[in-house]
Amino acid sequence: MLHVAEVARVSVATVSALINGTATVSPELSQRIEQAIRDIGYKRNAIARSLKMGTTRTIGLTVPHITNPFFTDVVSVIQQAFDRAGYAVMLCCTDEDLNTQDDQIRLLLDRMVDGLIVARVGDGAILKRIVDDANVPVVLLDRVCEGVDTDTVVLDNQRAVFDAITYLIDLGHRRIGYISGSFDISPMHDRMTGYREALQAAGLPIESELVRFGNFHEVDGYAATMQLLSLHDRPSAIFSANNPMVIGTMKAIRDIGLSCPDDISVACFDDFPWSDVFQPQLTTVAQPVKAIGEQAANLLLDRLAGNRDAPPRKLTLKGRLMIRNSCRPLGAPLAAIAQSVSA
Amino acid sequence: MLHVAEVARVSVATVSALINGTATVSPELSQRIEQAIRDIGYKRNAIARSLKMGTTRTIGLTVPHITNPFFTDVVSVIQQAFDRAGYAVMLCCTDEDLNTQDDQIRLLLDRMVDGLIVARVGDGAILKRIVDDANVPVVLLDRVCEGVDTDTVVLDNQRAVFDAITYLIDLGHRRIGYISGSFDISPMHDRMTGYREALQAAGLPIESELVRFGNFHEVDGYAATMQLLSLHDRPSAIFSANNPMVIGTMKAIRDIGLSCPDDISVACFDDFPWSDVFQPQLTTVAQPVKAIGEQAANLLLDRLAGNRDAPPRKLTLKGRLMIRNSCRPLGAPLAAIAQSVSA
DNA sequence: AGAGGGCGGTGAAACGTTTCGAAAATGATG
DNA sequence: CATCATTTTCGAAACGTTTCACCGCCCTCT
Repeated sequence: MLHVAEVARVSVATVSALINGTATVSPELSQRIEQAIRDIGYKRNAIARSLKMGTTRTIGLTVPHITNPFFTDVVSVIQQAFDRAGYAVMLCCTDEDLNTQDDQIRLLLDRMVDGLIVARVGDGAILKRIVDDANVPVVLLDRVCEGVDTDTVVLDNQRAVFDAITYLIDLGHRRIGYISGSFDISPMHDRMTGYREALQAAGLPIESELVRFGNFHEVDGYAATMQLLSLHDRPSAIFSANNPMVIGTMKAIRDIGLSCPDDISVACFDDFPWSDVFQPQLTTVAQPVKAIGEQAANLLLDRLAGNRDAPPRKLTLKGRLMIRNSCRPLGAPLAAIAQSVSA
Repeated sequence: MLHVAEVARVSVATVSALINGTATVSPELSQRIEQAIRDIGYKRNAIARSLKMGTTRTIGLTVPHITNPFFTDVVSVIQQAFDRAGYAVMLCCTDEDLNTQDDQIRLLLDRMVDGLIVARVGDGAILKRIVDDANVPVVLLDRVCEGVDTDTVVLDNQRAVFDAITYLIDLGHRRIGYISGSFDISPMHDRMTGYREALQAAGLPIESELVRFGNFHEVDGYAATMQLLSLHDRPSAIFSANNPMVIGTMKAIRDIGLSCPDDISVACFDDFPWSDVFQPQLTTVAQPVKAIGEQAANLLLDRLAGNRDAPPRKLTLKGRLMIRNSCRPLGAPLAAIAQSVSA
């Protein structure tokens, strides 16, 4: 910029004024400056600008796993929204690890991100402290966080699982296995509540042997399913509370020599683009990923636009049960399944 | 930092020296400074540091689509590698759009990223110019780029498709449909070459009616497949050159009332984690995503570590044909398929 | 003609670091 | 005890912007 100013024979202040349009500069000087900028190939240094302005036009986004299609989709939408608004996005994957998450958030704050979208993991206390210190707006994604009073976008997990389990019960299932993720994040808690309440509403007992926990990965779903299937009185249906784990469930069913839905029905949380084309077509709870991402982005963009001290807003979106053919009516003849599902 | 210096009754230079370990500072002062840092809760401002040092410890990563599982996996690996090395990653999705890509790369360079990993789209000329100006190391991912002479990690696409098509031919297929992505990126070019060469090697004609183009998305695969299936002499097998498009292929097959592999065989590029558990189990060309991501990260980290003027390195990795049950031997009885695939 | 008001332009301070040369303190040596 | 060498500390100048107070200038109005 100094160089441009010299070539155009003006002061740096004038160059800055022209570039930012913060003051009117005469046609002659404007032309000289623009020419100089072209000649030199000058590009404004965003770092210096950030230092002076105290804003980086960059936000931080942390998710547990980027390979989980749910987060992939949400990240994609968020990325697009901020792209449109002229922001860059720094992406971090915490791998469901608390320390990693803290490190990454600190890293982001050191770099003066203007805002943060966090699908938090673990206890919220540390997150709260980190975020209170740095004075940046934070939007919580997918997971609420006790004690951190800030904008939040979540699903009505309890209701969604309630509906799914009720559907299984209506099909005649009485022993329904449930595979949960670790319990320290709110969705897993709420989903479990939905499971229990659906059973209770139907007057069915809650049997702890039918509930297994895993750490969100395929292998965990595999192990949990193996345990469920080796019970003396094995469940007739399994619900997996997360999306990568259901792959493990299907593998376990295959490896043990059973077939879905003939021998065992399966449903799960989170929808896949390919769910309705490969067999069995999984019955799933679809999250409105587009809306979730857009709402999260909007909440943060609104704060960034200056609306700092509005009270925290919490958006709860609804899931949708996508009924396909991976769950069969219990007791009904097998042929009935094909009929009950219309392509 | 000024504040810390005041509280500890030393100069900022000393504080800086202690923090960075660039000079020895006496035990007493060290202790006073550390105490002050703790009391104040001081965190070094990475932006100011970047401005002075000319390095941000941040890299830019642009991919066409984050929802494509191949890129998702690669991004994940790259992210982890740079995380370990203490770098932040700015992620951009170009959506296969040339202008978007250019804007984003400029955005990244303005922000003084230390390096760039790019799965480029479109013509390389603009990319080359942008990158030559800014003097940052660039690694090309997945796609080579004529005229841009820099580190590159790609797959041997030609060979991979050659093997896959040859496999189909060996099964007895003679009319093999091929669905390509847009031709302006190298992998699509090379994959097509693999297709042609496999046909030629088998003495089969190359019929242009069997080749369709799409823009990488599911809908494109759907449309292309519809066209292929409505040919008067329809192909007995279809190969899809990219991963989201094969979903469209399967949907088209379903909607038209056919079945895979009974009526038509399908194979595609890129593997899915669920490929071997849902039916039909897709025969795919698996890319070594982990190796690709790691190699790209290593190449860039090596440059960042100072190895600037080593000649450009080009790494070509091998794909692996994952034979499952979505392709059936032509003419053989259907029952043979199940046997030929061992779980 | 003098006063007041816009407008266009500028110099210099600030943002929070790092770094370099110099100054101060310490220790060793004759 | 003076001198020199070595270690520790510090002041101040950068890095590339933005911004604010100020300064001319020209125009318009009494």
